Amino acid sequence: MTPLTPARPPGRPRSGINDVVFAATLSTVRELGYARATVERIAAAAGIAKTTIYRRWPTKGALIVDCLLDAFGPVPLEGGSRAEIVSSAVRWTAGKIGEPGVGDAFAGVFSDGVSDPELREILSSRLQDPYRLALQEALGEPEHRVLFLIDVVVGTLLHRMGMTGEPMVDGDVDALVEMVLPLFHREPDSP
Amino acid sequence: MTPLTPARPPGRPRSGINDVVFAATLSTVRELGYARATVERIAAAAGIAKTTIYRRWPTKGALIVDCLLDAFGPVPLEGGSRAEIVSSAVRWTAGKIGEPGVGDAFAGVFSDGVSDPELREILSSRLQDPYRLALQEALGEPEHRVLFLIDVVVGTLLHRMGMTGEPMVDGDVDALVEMVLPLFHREPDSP
DNA sequence: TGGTTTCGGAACCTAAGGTAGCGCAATTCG
DNA sequence: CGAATTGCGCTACCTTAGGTTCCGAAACCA
Repeated sequence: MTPLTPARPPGRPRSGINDVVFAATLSTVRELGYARATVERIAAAAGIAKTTIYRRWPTKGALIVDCLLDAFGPVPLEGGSRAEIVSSAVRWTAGKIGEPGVGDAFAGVFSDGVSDPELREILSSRLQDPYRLALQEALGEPEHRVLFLIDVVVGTLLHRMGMTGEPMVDGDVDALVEMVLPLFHREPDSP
Repeated sequence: MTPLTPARPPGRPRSGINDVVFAATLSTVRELGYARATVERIAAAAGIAKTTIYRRWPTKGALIVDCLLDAFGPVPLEGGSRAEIVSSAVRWTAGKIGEPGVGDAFAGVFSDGVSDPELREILSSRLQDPYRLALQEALGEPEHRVLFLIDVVVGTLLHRMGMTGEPMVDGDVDALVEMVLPLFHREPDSP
């Protein structure tokens, strides 16, 4: 029998530094901004060597995406009605992007992806697709309508963050929720 | 009398290469993407020296912003009703961002601004403010509501462009127009 | 003890934004 | 015409940052 999880691969095991690196990444981005948060500075803040980071993540973009995945976690979709699901998802997104360092890191890695197709693929498949699929499932909506919702919500929040350097205030998040709710007022599967 | 426009300052006059540089910028961005459209390559495509570009624009970001201002031109606001004004402005924005090279350059310079406060100031004051003021005037709306509209429209279009590499298709632009129109259905000055 | 993998560290490569200085060209002013 | 002034092309250079290479040492397994 070949065990599904071999007890442990040979060689020195990896030390549990992912959490330390993620924390160091966010705090460095928060203090210095995305561009000045170099891999070398992040490694120094985490107390490890730069080569150790490149042994685990192929590029800076991949590191940021994993850091964002860790910071976001799963989207809460416990609302009863579709309106409640959309509303809570939008507010959750705004809250996460408003957390210190998260919005900067998100906007920065998104920016890098503009002219880097490989990073764009990582962003799309690892970061956007899981949330898109969860929303499609919860709302019973086709892919292109959920993609449109994500474009509107994330695009608006990142544009505000990018132009002002500050997250969107609660009053405008309320307006954003009210604006997107009519997109999903019609029940898609009702007889 | 001191003439308002002195005939000509002493010294060798600047050659009229701005248009050539703008064209070279857009075509280089279109062919290579934003990050690989280096100032050196843009200068080569324009047939001039890199130092000549830096003699006229202090940074690459300032060059891109001027190039975008040239590409966009004034926003058409001839619509009769507020709904027509908003609708035409949104479609005009989507069309411009969809032009070859323009969307890439816009998304790229916006991305750079995320971690560059000076560039963000240039973007805000030179690119966003003129259009914001024209819209405030045409719609009779306060600053924060027009800023919200710009965040939604530009943010959504850039997010689509950044995630897919392609401009938004007409059907989704229609949905974007329908989504933002209710924001301005109430007349602000009616008795 | 030997095999295997990881870590830290230093040196290095490349690309790109941006600068400095020189010689020359074009134009205005006296 | 000549002098001063300004723009252009060119070369070389500086700095930062992403990413790689290589080596010795550490940690784990058999």
